[in-house]
Amino acid sequence: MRKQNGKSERRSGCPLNASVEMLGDRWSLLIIRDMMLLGPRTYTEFLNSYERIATNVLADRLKQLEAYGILATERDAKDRRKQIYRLTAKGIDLAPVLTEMVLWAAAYEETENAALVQEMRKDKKAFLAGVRRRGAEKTH
Amino acid sequence: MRKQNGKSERRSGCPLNASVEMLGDRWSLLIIRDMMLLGPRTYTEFLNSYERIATNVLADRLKQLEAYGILATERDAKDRRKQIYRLTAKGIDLAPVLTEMVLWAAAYEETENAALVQEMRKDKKAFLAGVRRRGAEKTH
DNA sequence: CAGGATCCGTTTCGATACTG
DNA sequence: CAGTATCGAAACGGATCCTG
Repeated sequence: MRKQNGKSERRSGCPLNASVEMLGDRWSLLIIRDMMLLGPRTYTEFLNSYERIATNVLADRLKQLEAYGILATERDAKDRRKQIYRLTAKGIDLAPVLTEMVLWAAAYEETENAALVQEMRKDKKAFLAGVRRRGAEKTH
Repeated sequence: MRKQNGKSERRSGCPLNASVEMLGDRWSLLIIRDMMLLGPRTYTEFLNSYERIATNVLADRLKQLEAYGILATERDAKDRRKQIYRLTAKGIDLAPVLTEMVLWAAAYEETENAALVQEMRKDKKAFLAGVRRRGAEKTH
């Protein structure tokens, strides 16, 4: 488990000091993005999504995201061996953050999957609805 | 300097793969937040803002953010020893991302500086204008 | 004194081997 | 399949030193 690093910041009047622990992490963001765009995932699907994530790091981040209440786990009803990771309501509410990140990145950094970006830009609410719908999927 | 880690992700159809390098970093986010809320800053001001940032890490992040075009440096006209770090237009355009982060954090994690959060929630455009105004300040 | 660079002990990461 | 254990490499936090 990662260092929990309780009191890191001196500045007290500023928001975000606590949550930056979770949002300021490369892998956590990618995990959240994948669940938003693709719906509930399994451990192995995450593992195959990123070239350079180690199994222990993935396990650590999933555990941490669950502890934060951003995702929840359940067993696949059909295949009891499989475990499904799914965004909670709290996790789904991160969609606007990810949306703004993607729009910024699209404007300045990259143009990958321009169609999706276009959809997000044109109608943020429709995109958010899509995230909610995928979050509610039984399986994928 | 931090590892630049060229090709980290396998998934090609998803946006955000590149920019997560910059946005998925704890200190970068805090540096950007400080400049948005407080205007242009000096190295020493950043250093005093966070209890646990090391001088080499701060220097590294400032260098990296400058390389990304998110901030720019200039010398203080009055005190030539001082160097001022200021958000560029590209950096200012990150305001929506930070705004959504703060609103999410306020809803679920913390309630620090509720007045500011209230302002952001009520009128995002006014808050963005404030960021722009602070960004244009001559000194602070 | 402001803005770092350098060294050093500790923590985290990435890779891989292994296990319930 | 879903992780845990281990280990070398990289990054980090802290202190100190350097330079204008």
